[in-house]
Amino acid sequence: MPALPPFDDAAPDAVPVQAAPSFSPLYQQIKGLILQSLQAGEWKPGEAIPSEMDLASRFRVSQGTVRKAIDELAAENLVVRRQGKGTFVATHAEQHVQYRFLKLVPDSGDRDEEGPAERSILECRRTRASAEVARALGLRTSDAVVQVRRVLAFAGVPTILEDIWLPGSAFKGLSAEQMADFQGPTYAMFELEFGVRMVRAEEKIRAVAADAQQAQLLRVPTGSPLLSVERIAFTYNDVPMELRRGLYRTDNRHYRNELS
Amino acid sequence: MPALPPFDDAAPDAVPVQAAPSFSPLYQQIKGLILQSLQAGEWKPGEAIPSEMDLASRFRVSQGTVRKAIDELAAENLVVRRQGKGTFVATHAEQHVQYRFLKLVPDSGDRDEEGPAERSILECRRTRASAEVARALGLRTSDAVVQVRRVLAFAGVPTILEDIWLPGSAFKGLSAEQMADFQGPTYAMFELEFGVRMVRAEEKIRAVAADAQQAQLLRVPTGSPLLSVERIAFTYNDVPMELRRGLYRTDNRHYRNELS
DNA sequence: GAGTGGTCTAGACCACGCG
DNA sequence: GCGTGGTCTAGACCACTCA
Repeated sequence: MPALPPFDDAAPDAVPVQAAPSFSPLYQQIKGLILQSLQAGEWKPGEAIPSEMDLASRFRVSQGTVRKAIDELAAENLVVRRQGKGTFVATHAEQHVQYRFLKLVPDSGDRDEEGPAERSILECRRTRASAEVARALGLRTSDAVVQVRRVLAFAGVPTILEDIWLPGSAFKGLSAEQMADFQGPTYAMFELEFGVRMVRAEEKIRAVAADAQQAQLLRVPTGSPLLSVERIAFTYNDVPMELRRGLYRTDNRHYRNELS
Repeated sequence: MPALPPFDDAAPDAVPVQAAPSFSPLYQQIKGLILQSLQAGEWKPGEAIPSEMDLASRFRVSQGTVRKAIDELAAENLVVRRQGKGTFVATHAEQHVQYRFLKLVPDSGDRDEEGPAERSILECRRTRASAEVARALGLRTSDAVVQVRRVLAFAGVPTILEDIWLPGSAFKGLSAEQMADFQGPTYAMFELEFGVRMVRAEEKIRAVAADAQQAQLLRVPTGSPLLSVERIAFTYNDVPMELRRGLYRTDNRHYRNELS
């Protein structure tokens, strides 16, 4: 049968398992190829990707091999399977878990049925990357960045004060109006307006004391303990695309984490 | 062939896919059976479980079905696969990732090569569960519990102040000496001495201000911001077996989390 | 009823660890 | 060289969705 042994790079004539220089299992190579298509935007967020059988014949491998590749993509939340319907490119919009990356929940009642957060954009301007921001985003110092400062409130209570830094090259034209008016998660807006899809993030969490300005914006006494959450969010290929520093009030909410 | 269709509960005579009252895929039933054996202590932490072929013939299913069951157990960290050697019951000891559940890392240098934490046991006594502790541990108010208070220091710097509550029934005879002298993670000691294996945990994280006593124990000024980490750890079947309240200094360390 | 993902099998071969 | 987990295939059937 035409199926390639895992080492074979030079497929005879069909769509080859190409450009896989180093050894890896076939399904990993297939996964890489699907990843390339995702990254290239061949299928948009929310759309279905080709069926397993389609991909199997496209890549000249068995369905089981494609399945294992997709299994891993699904485990990484890059793709969502729906039995009977197909496999879909994951998106921060329409994902029944809104706010996939926000782990701050009300103390009573895990679900957020209190409606979406109210956003106040305090600042949205183009500036130059500090050394620290440049390092986090993989830029050069004084490269262009967009900086946003905002407050999120729940039921009228200001709860989160955030500073966001984005690479200027990828977010040309981002405006305060866009940040304020878009319905749904900010990351969904980034997908729709800028084609930037956040796929993974790392957070560093600390306890800090509110300074005078922070305290005023969050309407707490100066010196109140706040949760400091520094997040770097990545697109495909572990390319950092956002640095975010959040200060969370945790008097009526907590950061919820699962360990296993 | 003898393989059972997924609905068939009444295996003819071999080791049956028994006691699987409601419908579920075969591999889920197999997973459940393996889980029962793990829970019953049929194989001890660190030991190898039977090979996939063994289990396949024991349960009268194909190797692939056993494989999928074990895949899920491995994904849940209940079991560790090692190619060429076998599949082993996960353990908190000898796990190259010491402190699997402790996410506090030094700001510079992710790895803990500073050696293990120095433990000071401040208190270790049997007492009665408060309403709150009882609720967290699924006990009745005033059931027996063991309470431990300790400080963990790194390189001489007191960093973590913890209160731990354990069900008295499962931890009879736990002593301050045991808590202090055991080499390795506390959870490894729980495995060895009490046969209790923590498998999963949930944490609620807040920023709080140190009160006078806490400040003294951690050698920080009163009112300093500290990270409050409340953890409930579970054994098999989501049975809660530990409540732990930690206060972390985050002046030179941070709580590291990965989102995806 | 056609199409999709989900389960299950049986058999082949590969990579690894160890005696 | 044997036994283990890891990969890959081919084909069958099941469960779900939707026209």
